[in-house]
Amino acid sequence: MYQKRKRHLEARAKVLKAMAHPSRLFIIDELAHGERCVCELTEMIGADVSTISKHLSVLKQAGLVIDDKRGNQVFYQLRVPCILNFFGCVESVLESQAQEHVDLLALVEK
Amino acid sequence: MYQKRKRHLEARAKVLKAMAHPSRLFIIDELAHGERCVCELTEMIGADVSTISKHLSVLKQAGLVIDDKRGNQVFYQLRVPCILNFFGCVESVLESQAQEHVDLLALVEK
DNA sequence: TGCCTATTTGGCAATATAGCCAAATAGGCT
DNA sequence: AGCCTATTTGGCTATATTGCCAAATAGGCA
Repeated sequence: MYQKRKRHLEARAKVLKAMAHPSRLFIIDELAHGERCVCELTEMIGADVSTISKHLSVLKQAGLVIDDKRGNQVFYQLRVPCILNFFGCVESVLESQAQEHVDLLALVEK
Repeated sequence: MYQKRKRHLEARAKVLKAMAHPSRLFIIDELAHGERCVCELTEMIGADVSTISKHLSVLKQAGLVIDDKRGNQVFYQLRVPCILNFFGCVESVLESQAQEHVDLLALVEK
């Protein structure tokens, strides 16, 4: 039942895991507007370059971005724009949670 | 730039992280077909009940499922069906990766 | 009450992830 | 060649995640 699909589910999980980090989500969002080089992303996020480079490597391994070396810098771009559609759904999760939180608070205050 | 959105991106990341595990993806897929109790999911996945219970707790914390206790068992159901739409996109990532892999192999064989 | 089943929680060991620094690699320029 | 910038890689520590077992909790039923 599960064992049969395990391999496939692991592959799916890898893609999701690659997205499941605030810096990497930022990068995805940023790349949605166009390609960016490592130095630009590093500047925007404000972490060590090596950290950003590793995040980009995770995204690349997962098949979410592709890189293009030009001169001495490397530009990354989104390979699968459809992942952006997903964020709307994630937002609705967050919103309904927020709403529930408000409801709970209201309940407590009565 | 990033700091301003960090909180929000962390919230998004939490939802994605909750999905990013093969067993939890299986559960989501299964719940797409209707509610299931912990014992059913445990049976299907073949891990310890406590492990499944913790997976369900992760999904619940993330706002992805809701639980409903009836008698001495607890039924879980999907709270946000839109996440299912996302899998099509994840599949396309996997497929294009597979295709690239084939291309690379072909290249090596020449 | 006592027992059985279903589920959750605590705790532990193994493994994975994140982020930094330092060092290696690569391209451009003088 | 020598130097500078951009990027990646190795290595380390801190932290988080996973999965099991054992124990706690809760409901149903004799």
